Amino acid sequence: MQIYEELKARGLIAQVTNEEEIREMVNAGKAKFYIGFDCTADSLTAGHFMALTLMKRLQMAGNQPIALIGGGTTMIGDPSGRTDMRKMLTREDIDHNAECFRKQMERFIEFGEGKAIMVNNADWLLGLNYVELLREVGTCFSVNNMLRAECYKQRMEKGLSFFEFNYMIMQSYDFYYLFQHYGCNMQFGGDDQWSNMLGGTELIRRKLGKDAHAMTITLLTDSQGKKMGKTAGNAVWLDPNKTSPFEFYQYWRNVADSDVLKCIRMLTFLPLEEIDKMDNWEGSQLNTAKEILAYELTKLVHGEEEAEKAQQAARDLFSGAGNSDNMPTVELTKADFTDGEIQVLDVLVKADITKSKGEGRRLVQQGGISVNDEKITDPFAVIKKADIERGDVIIKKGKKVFYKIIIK
RNA sequence: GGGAGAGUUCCCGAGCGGCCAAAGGGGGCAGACUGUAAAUCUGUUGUCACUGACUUCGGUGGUUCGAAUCCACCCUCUCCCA
Repeated sequence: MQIYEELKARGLIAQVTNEEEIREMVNAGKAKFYIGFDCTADSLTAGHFMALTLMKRLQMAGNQPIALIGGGTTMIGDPSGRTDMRKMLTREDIDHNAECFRKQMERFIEFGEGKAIMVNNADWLLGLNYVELLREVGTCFSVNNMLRAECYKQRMEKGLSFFEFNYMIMQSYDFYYLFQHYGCNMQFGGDDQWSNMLGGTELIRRKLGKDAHAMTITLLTDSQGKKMGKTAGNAVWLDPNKTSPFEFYQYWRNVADSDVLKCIRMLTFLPLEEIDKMDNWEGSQLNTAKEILAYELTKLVHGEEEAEKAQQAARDLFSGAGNSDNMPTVELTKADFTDGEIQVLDVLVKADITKSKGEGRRLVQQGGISVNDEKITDPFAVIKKADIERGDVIIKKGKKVFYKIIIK
């Protein structure tokens, strides 16, 4: 099976400008494609991860990826599909974030001579002159068309400033620039980027009379249609300091039944034949599939060793075995204790398990907190320092959140 | 530039000068049930020294014994006209 067919079979392809031409190009390893990443945070997220895997798949098939870091476009912020404007970031923040992105990508994609290229659109966008830009590309954009774009729909109700409206032009300019300076002939991106991407192919055609292609990746959504890779509004980060490998593993371990196979197919590098065999798994058998998914993804992002650890920790915890070696830990200092004791509520807050003591108190009252598998009923319960020093004091919140307490 | 309207807790959204830490829904968290799933039911969802106190309703002042609610100015946004 060739790469284009494989991408299709995995359900990764959402929209393409010209299927025949793209298929041919990609299968022949002749595509030089770019994907843009706006650096709105200091770590990539699970959402970006799919784009990275796509780059890798295409690279393995002989195509050349260009990772574009959006140091320039982030100064504006993409309004696509959003109901409100993004927070404006400072130049320093953006540079810092761009650097973080670069490091994370390098772990995953091979850069270097004849391999993937990394560019930053700050290099050409920030020096643009307003009037010159308008004269150069302004005539190629129809406001009428732009306003019709799907990505602004939500904003037509709440309002869209001219500032953000320009994002599409910036992104189009990127493609135009890369086409000329790097011979980039294709752009990939999330399905929400479709209109921005078409802006680029249109610009190239009008200015240069040449064809460039665009292809979007199906957004990974759960069975309720929500974007995956988020928990309670927080992103699942690729940075182990922001989302620990264990949490990362657990996120995927807990996906809904109806989403497991889709995730395996789209995100892992397991051979399709193997995945097809899982297709008729049902009921609790799917738990195995979830374990595979979680393990594979953790391995890709954090390495085999971390994946093993996370898997082991999860198994130990949920099968009831007492091994706590790989469990997330909370460090207390001696100063946290009075008379050799500390209140459970204080531990919860210090460990960030609960946001406030009030929340902790409620949890205790509702029977949601256990220390060493014994349900706490008294909000004023204490833990003895000596017990912690002996090791193996484990606090459990609900069924899935475990922390081992240690003293530094 | 002229006119009309809006800003309430994580989100949407109700809110009579005291009975408002503020209805209802969504989301979150916990309990029951389960398979670390979904669905369902129950509880909970500002902070703390938790029968009490304190801080919250765009901002700053003001009126009042008392303000989310009334007044003034400011900021932001939406709609209509230009």
